[in-house]
Amino acid sequence: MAEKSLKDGQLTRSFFDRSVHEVAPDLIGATFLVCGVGGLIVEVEAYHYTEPAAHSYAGPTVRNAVMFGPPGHVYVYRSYGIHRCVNFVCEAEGSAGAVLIRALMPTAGLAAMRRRRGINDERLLCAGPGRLCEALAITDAHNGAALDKVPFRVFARTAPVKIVSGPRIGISKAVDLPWRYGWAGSRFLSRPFRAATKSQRA
DNA sequence: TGCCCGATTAACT
DNA sequence: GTTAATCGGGCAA
Repeated sequence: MAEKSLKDGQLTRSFFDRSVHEVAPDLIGATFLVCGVGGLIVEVEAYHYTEPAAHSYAGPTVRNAVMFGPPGHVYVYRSYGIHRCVNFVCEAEGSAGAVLIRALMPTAGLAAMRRRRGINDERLLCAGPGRLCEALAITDAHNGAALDKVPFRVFARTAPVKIVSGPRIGISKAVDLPWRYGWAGSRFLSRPFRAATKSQRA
């Protein structure tokens, strides 16, 4: 990871000014905090405007405008009219790429997350994009905010991590692209990755 | 304008 | 295994 993409361990804009395919795996093991509440990123998915599963595929709209803006900002959207999902915008302005944050290992502000989620099970606090946003109190008001400014803090991982990849979840287009990345063996994943040692299905 | 669908989740049978 | 909750975008009319 380039030195200049860090400041006091926090990721700066240049970290996100790269392809989603470089940024996505580099985010596994990074720390994501909102008002000091959050944890280690264990699962993400990459989306790019050249591919039909991305919100930006059909061009800019009011909802996805942030994806077409500068990198290092958050794109928050409403899913199924109910939940919210948070993405980190990547690449050069106008390229409309983003990394969906799908799951965290909770490390900070456990009490606040349990209160917001209404459950005690640590494993389920942030295991899914909608659950994660509820636990971290991410709302539509955060859409377009910069990741290097309050209330956000993102720190680079401090130790090597074993990363696995596979098909993205919950989409019907471009289902074969292996653009989902995860922390191998983590119990905080929204869903397990298929074991690489098992026999592959044709 | 109306209809269908979706980067989801929780509560069902 | 199935389904409801709930709303913006895309497309047909």
